[in-house]
Amino acid sequence: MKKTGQPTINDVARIAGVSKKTVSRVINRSSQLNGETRSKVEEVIAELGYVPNPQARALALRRNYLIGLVHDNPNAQTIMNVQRGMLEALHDSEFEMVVRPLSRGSPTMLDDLRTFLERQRLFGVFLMPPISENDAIVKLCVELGCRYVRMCSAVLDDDEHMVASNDREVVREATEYLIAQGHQRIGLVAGPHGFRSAKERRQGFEEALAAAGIPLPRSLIADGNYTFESGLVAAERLLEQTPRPTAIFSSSDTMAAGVMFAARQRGLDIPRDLSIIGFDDTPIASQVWPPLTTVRWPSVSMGRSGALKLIAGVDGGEVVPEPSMLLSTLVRRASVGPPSR
Amino acid sequence: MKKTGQPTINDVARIAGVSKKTVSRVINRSSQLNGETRSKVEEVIAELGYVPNPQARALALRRNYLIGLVHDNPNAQTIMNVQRGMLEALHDSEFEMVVRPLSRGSPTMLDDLRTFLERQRLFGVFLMPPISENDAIVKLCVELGCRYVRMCSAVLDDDEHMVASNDREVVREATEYLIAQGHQRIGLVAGPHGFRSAKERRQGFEEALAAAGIPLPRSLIADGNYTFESGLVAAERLLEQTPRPTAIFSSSDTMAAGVMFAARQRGLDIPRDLSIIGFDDTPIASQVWPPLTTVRWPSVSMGRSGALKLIAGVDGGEVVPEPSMLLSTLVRRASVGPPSR
DNA sequence: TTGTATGCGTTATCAG
DNA sequence: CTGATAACGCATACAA
Repeated sequence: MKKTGQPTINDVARIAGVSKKTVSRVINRSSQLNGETRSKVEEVIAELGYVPNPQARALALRRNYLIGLVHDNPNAQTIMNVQRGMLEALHDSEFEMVVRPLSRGSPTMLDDLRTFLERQRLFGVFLMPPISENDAIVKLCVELGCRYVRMCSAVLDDDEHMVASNDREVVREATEYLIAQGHQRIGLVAGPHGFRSAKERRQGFEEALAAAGIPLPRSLIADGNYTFESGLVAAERLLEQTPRPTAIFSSSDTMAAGVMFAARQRGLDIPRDLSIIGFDDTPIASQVWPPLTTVRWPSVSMGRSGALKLIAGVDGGEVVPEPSMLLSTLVRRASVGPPSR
Repeated sequence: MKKTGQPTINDVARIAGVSKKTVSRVINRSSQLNGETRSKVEEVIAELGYVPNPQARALALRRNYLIGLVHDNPNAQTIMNVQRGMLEALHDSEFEMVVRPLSRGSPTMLDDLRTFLERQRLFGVFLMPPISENDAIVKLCVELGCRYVRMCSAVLDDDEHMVASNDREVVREATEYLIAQGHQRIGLVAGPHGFRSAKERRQGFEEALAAAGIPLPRSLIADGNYTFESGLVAAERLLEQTPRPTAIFSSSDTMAAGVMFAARQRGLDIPRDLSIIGFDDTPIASQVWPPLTTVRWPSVSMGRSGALKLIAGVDGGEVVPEPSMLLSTLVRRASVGPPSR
């Protein structure tokens, strides 16, 4: 007698006239099965609308059908994008997504994650930067037998464990665009220390200037931490110099918004007095005035691709390899123009 | 012999020299327990670092220690805020958060949710608007024995099942502020039909104008759907009129950004030519130029409070009642001034 | 107050 | 290829 509305594997077995194990084999696509038996069972399964109980499965397999999104990311919009991509990928699967914020400042971070992974027995985790750059965390995943995919701004792992973007190249391209417009004094608002993305973007910036033979005094580089306020402060430092930079590349859109804010406060017109390029293409980029020229970072695709990597080959289905390198592109809007001086 | 590193209830029972059931009673804070036995067991539990296995528990209880965040919300930032609040509340608990987007347009929405709830056996769900306003969904939760809390812009349920904000009142206050500045032609960018928030905010707006004896021609109300583009289009409709409105209340910040954009395109200065008030206090509000006067919607607190309601009294702990009504407040920044004409 | 037997729905083992 | 039986780890009746 069933108490819940759900049919169980026993119901299927009974009605199909086979054992539980046989039903289990059908579900898990065991290769050693009589075709006739299989189709009979499949028929009953379809008829009953039977679906295996995730809780029981989790207990028996010691592994949950849950994909974790682990992050300690300053950018809410990026988290949402990744989340959306992952959810798209997981939508037609038997997996659910659980979100787990971590604070990389905390000394208990690693223990927190260990406890989480050990207890929840996650099937896999998607690691967002900068956590994805932490080798101790990756090691922990390996130790606990938890699949993982790292989201990163450079090649940090093999294809199976990574979705990366070409930050350095695209920033070089963006900077070249600025140079092509005639800019010679170009400032950089860099990302926070310890973030690989910050490093890559900075290197792309430096490479472009070096290739064009444009000097880059230390005074034209201001540190930020991807927040609006940090962009504002950095821009103030950059803009109080004489001569002023005629263009600024900001390593994130949010900071670029801060740069625009600072420029306005000084009565500077964009792009006449100052050209600006950001990075991310978050909604704010197209919603500020003037619309911000920026780099479109494929965060949604990275989430989707990463989640697909995580669950690849679970259902015995064939594994279609997901791309490990997603390309960013320069989006030209209105915040860049030739220098007026 | 243990295969995994985790100690089980059997280990605790064996070492403490009691039965599994006794350990189970200690864990679940059964009142009928010898104090001595209890402390002995608790000692062993602490020593072993034992924590009950969620998967086994889920199977036995037919209920998972998972809290769902169910949404179909156009505003990514609000989702993040709610998520953050919920995560804060769940942080010290044994619950995890799983995110589940739904598309209210889809005919299978209800079935999707049913399947999700039946299969995952969620402990409870937090329903974001506009899904939270759907009675069929609430009914489904009740039917499936899944706790729920609705996030809403008006009193839609009893305290136990709701976290609400006082949208109407605060919008009335915001509009009065506009009136106090001397504005007489005030436009409204309304939210989408079918959203209770849109209705409440509109009513607050209308009440303030009516109380001040200011007429509100239909032409001063433009429909939006909470997106930037819709705000832009709505503002164009409003601003092409003669005489132009000298102020606009926008039912969301994102739309307000669209209004600002439209104003700029027409060469209008804010707030000299046009005053604007938004709603939400999303990051963009303080990052645009000029900073947007807006209503601070306590979305983080609503998420936190809602999650706490959901897990209230689980551990046998005393239930500290969470507030069901969170107040929004007007944040005065630079996008409002007296009319220049 | 405590213990024993049994169920929860699956998968794994090892026979047949 | 298939099936009986034993895990998986915890909770609930029902005894003691």
